[in-house]
Amino acid sequence: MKYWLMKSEPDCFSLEDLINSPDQTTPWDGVRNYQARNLMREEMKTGDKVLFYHSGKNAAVVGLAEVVREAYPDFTSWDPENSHFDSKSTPESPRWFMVDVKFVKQFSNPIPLNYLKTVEGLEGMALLRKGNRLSVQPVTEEEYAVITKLAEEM
DNA sequence: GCCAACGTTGGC
DNA sequence: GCCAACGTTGGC
Repeated sequence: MKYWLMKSEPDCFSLEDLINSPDQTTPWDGVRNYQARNLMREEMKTGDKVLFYHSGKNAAVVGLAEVVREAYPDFTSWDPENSHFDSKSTPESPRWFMVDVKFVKQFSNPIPLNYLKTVEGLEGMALLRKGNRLSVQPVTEEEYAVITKLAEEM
């Protein structure tokens, strides 16, 4: 069992959008970063736990999700109409992959990024490292435990 | 294979 | 809106 943090711009795809998705499940499409792709393709397994993070204004961990389908080709990558189209990716030779994630929980009080920075035990968290832009990040079991506990207390 | 230029992300 | 950090591209 592994733990992850997945970022999304709420204007693009928010936790509310996930809740309103069919079966409260969505393909995590549009990732066009090799490091993030490799994590999804090689590391993410069904049942892994996901912290759902909103970037931008009011950046915060807003809830929990779960991996329900392991990596498969991101079909938006060969759709010329799609904003994440990549001419080098084809159905025969897909370059980009995605997983499906399912809604688990919405925190009654999101945990803001600037609060996370003050929490003991999260000093080493990838999210808090300066300049980190990775949209799919590994989270340690300890970090996950600290954050989910915080969410219950807030 | 190096590196400058450029584009994007994302916090502030 | 600014800008630091980082990834990608392309000339050499």
